[in-house]
Amino acid sequence: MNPKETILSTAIKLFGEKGFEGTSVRDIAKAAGVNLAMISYYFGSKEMLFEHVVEYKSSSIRVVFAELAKSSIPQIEKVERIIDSYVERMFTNPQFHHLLHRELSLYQRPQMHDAITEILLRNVVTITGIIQSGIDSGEFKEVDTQLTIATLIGTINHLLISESMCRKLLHKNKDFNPFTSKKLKERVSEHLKQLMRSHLLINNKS
Amino acid sequence: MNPKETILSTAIKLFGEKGFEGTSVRDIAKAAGVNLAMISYYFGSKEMLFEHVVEYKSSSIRVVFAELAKSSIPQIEKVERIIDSYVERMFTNPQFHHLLHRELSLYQRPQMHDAITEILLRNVVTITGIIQSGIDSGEFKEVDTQLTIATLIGTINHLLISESMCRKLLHKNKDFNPFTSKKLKERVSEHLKQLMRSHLLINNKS
DNA sequence: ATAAATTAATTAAACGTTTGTTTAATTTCA
DNA sequence: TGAAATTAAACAAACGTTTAATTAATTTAT
Repeated sequence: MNPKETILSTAIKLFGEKGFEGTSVRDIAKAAGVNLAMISYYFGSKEMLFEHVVEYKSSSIRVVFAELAKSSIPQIEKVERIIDSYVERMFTNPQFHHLLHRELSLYQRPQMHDAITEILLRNVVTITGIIQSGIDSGEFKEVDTQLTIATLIGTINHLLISESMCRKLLHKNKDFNPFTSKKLKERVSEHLKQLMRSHLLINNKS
Repeated sequence: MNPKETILSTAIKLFGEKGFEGTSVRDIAKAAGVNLAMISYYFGSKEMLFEHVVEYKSSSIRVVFAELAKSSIPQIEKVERIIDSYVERMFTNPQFHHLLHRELSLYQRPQMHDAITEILLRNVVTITGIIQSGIDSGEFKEVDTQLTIATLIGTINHLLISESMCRKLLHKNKDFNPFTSKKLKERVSEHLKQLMRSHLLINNKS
């Protein structure tokens, strides 16, 4: 791996763990095993490195649901596939999601804030359309579409905020790593699907 | 208000807005209109001031559900009252919740991390008991209790992460302040109650 | 093909600020 | 008069960034 990539992946890790202000460029240089000046040389500044990190990572985890929305399967199945996709993506990149949500809650760097909002709300229009179609066709109840999306993302997010809090919430011991547990991923998917079936479907037998 | 209290309330505001590392003691002193040295004089250090902030605020927003749990009303009504209480509390102190969740996602100060985990999970045992009672008595379906709690808290939390993101999610303009909107509070309460009735109740007619 | 010239990559050191904290002197108030 | 409160100034350490010098790689010219 070339030094530029090493810096980038080290920065993702450290910004995710310690936050932007909590991570110094010297921390990054040391952990990446490169000279301090290489960061300015390649990225210009700490803030521009941060922007590169967000841009790089967000494009790598991009998922598009446009095709799914157009397909002719029942809307509830579309919702279930979106749940699987979100759970998979967020559990695979917990540190990056820490970074995104922390930056959102700060509002220290307005343009970064807007960029992150865009990343997180990328698929909201599509999902809104799916739920609305379900309502219009009589498949779904007349729920609060926007808050339903908040429930989907918020549930997953809350479990990812902190390893130790997740462990305590689930009454697990220290051997249990929530972020790599395949069982937990499946459990969250199953919970959300069941929740959404009860919440959305008119004739639900569960 | 005496200088000690002024420092404390200013610190809550600034730590909430800019984070711990993002706030300097000079920022706090200047905003509070006191001399820089007063912070060390009253609180010892920046970190001890932070601990005071968390301790002070968390005790002031403490709610105990022990009595509610023991009362003889239907379990679903207990759940609904807890929803109202959580929504009210979190929407009234959005900055403090920013602070708590940001600190949780960082794990920079382990003992602070544990203290915050304790604050956030304070009522989890009680709520777990309520849902479990509902399941045992046949009032509730056999849901995933722990993840149901994650859904409750996570939904509210997701809306509080960022003013601007909440506005975009709800398609509101800049005049709309999510954190002070009475309508949004009621809307979130209503959404969560409806969600929980569908999710929990065996014989739900909605 | 090889030597010279040019560009790119990498380094250690230093820059000026800002950081949290402490000092010692002064003011306030009981 | 004496303890508590408040101040301006200074402290060393850490910060992001820049500099100028050196090494490595690539291009050009012969």
